[in-house]
Amino acid sequence: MTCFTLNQNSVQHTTFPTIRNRLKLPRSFYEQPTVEVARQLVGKYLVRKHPDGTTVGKIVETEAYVGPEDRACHASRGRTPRTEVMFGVPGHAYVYFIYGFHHMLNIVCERKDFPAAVLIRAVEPKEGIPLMQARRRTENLYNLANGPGKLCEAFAIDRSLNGADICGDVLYLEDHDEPIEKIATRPRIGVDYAGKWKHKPWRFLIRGNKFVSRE
DNA sequence: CAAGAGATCATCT
DNA sequence: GATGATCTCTTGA
Repeated sequence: MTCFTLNQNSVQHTTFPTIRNRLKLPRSFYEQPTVEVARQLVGKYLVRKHPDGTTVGKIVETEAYVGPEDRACHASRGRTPRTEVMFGVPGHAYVYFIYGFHHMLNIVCERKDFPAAVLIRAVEPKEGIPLMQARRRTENLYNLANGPGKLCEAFAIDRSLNGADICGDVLYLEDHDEPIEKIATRPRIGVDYAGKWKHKPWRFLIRGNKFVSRE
């Protein structure tokens, strides 16, 4: 009589890779409180379609900028042509140019007429890495998108995308149905001028991840 | 490796 | 006219 046994090795060899759903985040996702969106965006995927190719990265670091009271939020200095997008419908991109060099990518959140957005600070490159390397003029995977200016360069994001629908087909976010990661909170970076608001723990990152801008 | 300077321009005063 | 949700390179320990 033949006896079939199942040991650990045979189990490994017959296990299929997990198939995970890829769900484009709907507008309702961005209609939550901004701090909540910032926390939940960590671990989601940023997808950028471009004539030169598609780039994809897993978000590993975000920051929340919340409303007219938040002195670190651009909109705390009023409704101007620049901040207009933040007052608009959630789920749109707020892209601005700063320091004469860099673009920053934000997602408008919460509700119309309440100016708030989440800054995408760093992603872990997943697809289109050669394209990112060419745009960034470096091979180093850890230096492609570990900062808000760097990721905009790697993903070819500039002011032409300001106001773009983040629920469209050019620039959007996906949930890949992966296990939840350990998220840490930190004060936001570069907002020392913001008084008591600079202490808010509104930066979110994957603890120990090597693609964050800093721990 | 920490600290500092320089790059450079849209935006608001 | 000043400044900024940054990055890179240089300097010096």
